[in-house]
Amino acid sequence: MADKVTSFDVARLAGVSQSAVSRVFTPGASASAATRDKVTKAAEELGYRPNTLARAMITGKSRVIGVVVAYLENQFYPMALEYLDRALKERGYHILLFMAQNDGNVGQIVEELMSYQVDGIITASVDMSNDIAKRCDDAGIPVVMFNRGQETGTLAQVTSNNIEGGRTVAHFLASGGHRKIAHVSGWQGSSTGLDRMRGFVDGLKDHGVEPVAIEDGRYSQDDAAIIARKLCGTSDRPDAIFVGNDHMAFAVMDCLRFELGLSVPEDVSIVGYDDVPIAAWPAYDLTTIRQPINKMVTATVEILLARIEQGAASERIQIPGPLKIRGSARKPKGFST
Amino acid sequence: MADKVTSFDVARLAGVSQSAVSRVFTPGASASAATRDKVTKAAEELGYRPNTLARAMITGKSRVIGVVVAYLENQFYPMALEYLDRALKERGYHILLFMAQNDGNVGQIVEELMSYQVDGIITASVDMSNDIAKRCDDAGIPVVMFNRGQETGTLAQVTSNNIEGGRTVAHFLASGGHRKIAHVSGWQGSSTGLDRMRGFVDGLKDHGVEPVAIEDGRYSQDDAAIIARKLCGTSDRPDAIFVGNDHMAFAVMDCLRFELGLSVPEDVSIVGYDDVPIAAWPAYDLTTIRQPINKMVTATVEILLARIEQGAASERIQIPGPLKIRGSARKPKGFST
DNA sequence: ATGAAAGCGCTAACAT
DNA sequence: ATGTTAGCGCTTTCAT
Repeated sequence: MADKVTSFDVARLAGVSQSAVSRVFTPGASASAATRDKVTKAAEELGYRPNTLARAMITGKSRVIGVVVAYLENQFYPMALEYLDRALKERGYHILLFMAQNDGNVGQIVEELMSYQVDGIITASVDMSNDIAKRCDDAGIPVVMFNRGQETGTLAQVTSNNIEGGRTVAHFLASGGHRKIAHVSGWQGSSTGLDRMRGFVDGLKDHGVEPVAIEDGRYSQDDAAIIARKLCGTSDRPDAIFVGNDHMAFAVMDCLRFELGLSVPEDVSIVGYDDVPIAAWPAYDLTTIRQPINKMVTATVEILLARIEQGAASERIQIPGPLKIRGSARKPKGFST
Repeated sequence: MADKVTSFDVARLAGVSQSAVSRVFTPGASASAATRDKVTKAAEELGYRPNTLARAMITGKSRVIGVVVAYLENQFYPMALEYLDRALKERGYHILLFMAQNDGNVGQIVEELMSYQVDGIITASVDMSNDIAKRCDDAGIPVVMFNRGQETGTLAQVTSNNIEGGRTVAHFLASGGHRKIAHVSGWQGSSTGLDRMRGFVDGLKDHGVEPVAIEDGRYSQDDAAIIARKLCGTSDRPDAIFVGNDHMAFAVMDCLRFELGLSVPEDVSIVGYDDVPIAAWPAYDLTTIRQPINKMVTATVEILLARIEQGAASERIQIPGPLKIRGSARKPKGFST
């Protein structure tokens, strides 16, 4: 018993034309106070709300943004989603959600994205970001990649400064007197994973230190735990590990503490990347690079809507992420970034 | 550029009528192999995809489900979202996401849900579930409340058996020899919070035990920590605490261990509710009632789509949640539910 | 400022 | 099996 109320019904009741009703409900349109009043009353009485779909068909704007995410178990993603929704809602847009399965059917997602007439797309750290982004971009739908980039190319992207972040961690760890330093990297098929690693290795070099091990944790807790076990299961273990994101860092810490009986940071210092809320929980108290998620989201939305609404060009933005020092890693005396 | 390709363009190129094109892209429609072939080729060539919006306008079905969630920081929600998306996608539906801010503008959300012509709505443990649900239901849009219910009423809802869950915890704790048992409840303005509490108190009564304290944690980590501090800051502390959900339980454990210097479970046993993935992390190793999220989601989608597609009646379902015994609470010898 | 009329891209009778 | 013809509910010229 519902939404069968159309602008015609309202028009009839208000004693005006249907287009008058439309005007009253269209932000920029002109209508006399009298008309406006009659229409508003009639609409109220009938419980009328404009059909967004019909409007979208005509204007060619759905005011819907397709957001593609994967693996919500890593707290970084739900946080991004929450901020994204807030920023988008402020501008009058809504999120149509797409979960990229790991066995990712990129083709299908792209099809669906397009058939729903989304005005734009945000891919959030999805493995196949590049793939999806390129195809949608080719199809003329504005895309921006959130927290993932590509080495070369012109697609819009927003990341933190991963290279600089990795370098900062290196500096911090080396200054703390660590010399046997390992790295459980983020997925080496991703720009983020690669950049953090490169910056880290580079930064270490500045201190004349070479990492004792680098292993690809692929952003998986299971993989990270396995690596931690291997790395620290011998007496020849590293005295510090930089882990490619917080999500893996938690698994690494748990493995060291509860499986290997080691202390963090006394036996091994751990540093992560992201600064998700859990990192601040006392059980982990993780020293980590803070990805300024709020700023990143704001920039993402800004860029995307500029493209959609003003046809602006694709931008590629990097936002610096400061080191958040907590208790999971030995602190250098008088450390400064 | 892009998506300006319509079924007419395809029709022209394929040398058939526009409706022939429509039929080829409509699952149940009839078209000869020849036509189907020509159309498919032409469509391919032009990069045509049907406009879902236009289709939705005619059929009156958008194949979009509005999902209202809040507070993604509690891992239970993102998990629900992930399962929901999977189950819905399987049936050809998509999720339009609505974040309910705490300062919740229920009215606006309802407006938006309706104007987007969603076929149905799922509210996931949102504070104002009842409010939103009732209004949408009144408007004729099928709604099911996920993990939240109402005492009386006919709105569709899916929860775990919270009363039974609370009772199970009581039985477990009492059997473990605990006698000074406290409860940090879920929000007492919610059915889930209330039911778990009631079941718990009831179950304790069976053992002739009365809770030493019951405080409303309102599903907030901050509130829970404050309560834990108050409860366990004295020598007269409880020897066990049942916390209304895992999310709060983590905060309680952290407070006891890192602030108060207590041991869990040696000094105080902790039991939670939900069994989110983090509960299994060694740092917490939380004994908790497992909300069978997968089954709950399946049921939710089932009920909703039955209403949408077959006009079925609203169902109210409760799914039993077993106790998952881990290490955060002393184990009774030979315990059986 | 307002009404009439022409579609947006598609599906669903209705014919053939 | 296929084409023709109405619309779905709305925005947007175009007159008035």
